[in-house]
Amino acid sequence: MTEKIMNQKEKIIEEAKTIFTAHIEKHALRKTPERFTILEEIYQTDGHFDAEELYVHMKNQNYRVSRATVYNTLELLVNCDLVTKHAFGKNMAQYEKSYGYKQHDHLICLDCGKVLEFCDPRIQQIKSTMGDIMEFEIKHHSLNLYGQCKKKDCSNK
Amino acid sequence: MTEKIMNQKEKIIEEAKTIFTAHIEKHALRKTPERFTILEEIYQTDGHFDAEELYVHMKNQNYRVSRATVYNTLELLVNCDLVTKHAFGKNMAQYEKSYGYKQHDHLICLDCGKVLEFCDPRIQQIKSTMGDIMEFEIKHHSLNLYGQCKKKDCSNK
DNA sequence: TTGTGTGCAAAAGCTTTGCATGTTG
DNA sequence: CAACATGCAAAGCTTTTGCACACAA
Repeated sequence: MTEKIMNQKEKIIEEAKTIFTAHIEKHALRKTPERFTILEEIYQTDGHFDAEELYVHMKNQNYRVSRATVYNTLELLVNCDLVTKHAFGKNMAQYEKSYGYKQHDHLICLDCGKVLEFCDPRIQQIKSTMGDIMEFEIKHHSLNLYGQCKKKDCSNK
Repeated sequence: MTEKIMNQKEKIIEEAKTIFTAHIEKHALRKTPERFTILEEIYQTDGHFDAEELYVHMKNQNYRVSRATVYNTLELLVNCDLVTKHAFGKNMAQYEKSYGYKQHDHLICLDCGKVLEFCDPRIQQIKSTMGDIMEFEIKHHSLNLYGQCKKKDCSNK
């Protein structure tokens, strides 16, 4: 069972690497070990993270990387849609892997800052309608709902 | 005609001041001239702006204000829903007045960075549905569509 | 008068850049 | 071997904070 999940994750990682390689070749960039290591780190982990967390996480595993390379690589990964960049709060961008993961939006708790995910097909309809009306080719979107959890077990910071 | 528009704008400003005054009194804050001057500046102007633009704009008119007060006051205005805070790009928060102005979302051009506004009632339905399902009391939302203008007059940066 | 709010400048926090070195193609 | 990528640290930018003074209440 766990084995199957691992295999599934490994498979996703391999496919992500293929996509990344294609992007690198298409743009005549270099296949450096750092870039692929960072991609792997991101896809080994679940959930949202920021650049500093990724940097520290890699440092803790004794990888030799710099913040500059982390930021550089994150931008490349965002460009080829392997990673999504969010701005839930005001400062500090948050990222998450996006290949092999269903489309979703976010619900942010105003009390504890927790980020939940949800899906609603109507967002696709809005994108389609607005793209037509405004004569835009919509590439992506960002929908965040902010509110307070009604359950009493919310940490309420 | 212009006169009527001016009167309309003046009326909105007066109402906004009333709301701000109520908020200040409720929270036992002080009615400083700076706070009301900033509110007025914001409501005299249309469109989106960032903190620095507002600061420079006020400096150019020889108002004696500091960045600290601009940020402080913007936060107060966001708290009483007179101003909305956005994060269209990665850095630098953008603001816009929100009283007396219809609810709307944003369409951002990936080529020139222009921000357009649109309305779609389905977003209200999504908020309502998701609030129920996730047991959240949704306070507000942020929906941004990112895309490229199909018209050829787009500045395309 | 009493303490909150302000201006100013310095500090803080996230991200980018410059430079010398290392490595890919 | 030529150009691009990296590591490191310094710089850049937006936002926050500390301090002394000003001024609402």
